[in-house]
Amino acid sequence: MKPPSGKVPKKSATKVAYPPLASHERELAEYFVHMASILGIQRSVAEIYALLYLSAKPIDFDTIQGRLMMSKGSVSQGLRFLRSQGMILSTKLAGSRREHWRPTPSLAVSLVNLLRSQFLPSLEKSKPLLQAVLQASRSSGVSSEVIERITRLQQWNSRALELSELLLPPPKAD
Amino acid sequence: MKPPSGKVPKKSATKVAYPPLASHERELAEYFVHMASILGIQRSVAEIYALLYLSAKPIDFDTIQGRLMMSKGSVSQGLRFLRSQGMILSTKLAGSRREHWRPTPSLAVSLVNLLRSQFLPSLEKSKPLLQAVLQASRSSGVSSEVIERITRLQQWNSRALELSELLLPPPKAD
DNA sequence: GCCTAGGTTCAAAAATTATTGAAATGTGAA
DNA sequence: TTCACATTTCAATAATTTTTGAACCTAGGC
Repeated sequence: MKPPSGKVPKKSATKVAYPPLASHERELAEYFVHMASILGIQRSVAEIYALLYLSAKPIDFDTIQGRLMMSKGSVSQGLRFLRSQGMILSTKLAGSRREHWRPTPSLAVSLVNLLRSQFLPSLEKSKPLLQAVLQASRSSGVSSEVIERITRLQQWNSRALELSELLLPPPKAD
Repeated sequence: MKPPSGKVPKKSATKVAYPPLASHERELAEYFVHMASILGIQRSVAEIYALLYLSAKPIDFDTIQGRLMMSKGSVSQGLRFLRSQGMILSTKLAGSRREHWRPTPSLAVSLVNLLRSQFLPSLEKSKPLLQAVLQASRSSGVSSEVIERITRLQQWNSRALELSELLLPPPKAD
């Protein structure tokens, strides 16, 4: 469970035993997994983020893989996603090209990025689609009540789009 | 495409041909499917709702099944879900126990119900979980920076919970 | 009180989505 | 320039989710 006393040897044999998750780590991972699943974000991604979130020090690729017992492919994909959402940052320690990852300081910004990237594309794609549906409905003698329903839908979509765009320009800082 | 002029025969042969979806119906279905998938709601449910949404008249079980070319099981489950979310209402026409379905008048209420039912349980489940994580972290010498992160997370969770509960008591009417 | 139209259930099959890991890539230290 | 380390890629596989449909209920018309 504990690393050997003193310094952890840097160049030990190829197989290093990584400590399994502590209970608080497992539980926080469950929390993130749970929340993430609502937004359609996969388990492995949430687990990686949880691990970084609970670590005072940035963590490298192999440690993530080892502690989460996850394939290289999943770690790579997971880090890519988190990076693309601006949710993690890397530092390169001197004299090695290995990257070390930590969560970006502002959870708020991360969340907004996440929400935006999940919803905005749908809202945007829908704008012309709804327009077309309305058009088609008008020309094909659909009852006025239904026309009204579609119009209401369109209004909702527009409003949601406006709201998203209001949150859009991420001020880059916390 | 069109029903035979005059009244539709009520007791025709067991196999009735239902008209396939018109293009505006297919497109609106795509819209709902798209939005629903963000919230983890399944395709068949979204398709049923779209069909009802575009119909001036309430629609019965068999017509839904026929027009969407969907199994009985899926129609039954889909209607159950929509019912449970208060998103559809039924009317029973006199002299038949067949139910006819239409969307509830307020899309707004439906959406709020939907969001609430997706998010609230997670937020509630998380409250004690986060508390426990914090507890465990405190007692197991985790760095103060990480403790702070967890605390921030807890605050977010609480705020989200409050916000949800603010929207909670559904006033039943529009 | 029957009996069947109208609908539900749920185990199995199909479809979809996530994960794995061996091979490919490309990069920075020596 | 070289080459081994660090990471990415992606086809194959595993896991999960959704759909199907035949068997099963059951309320209500007769």
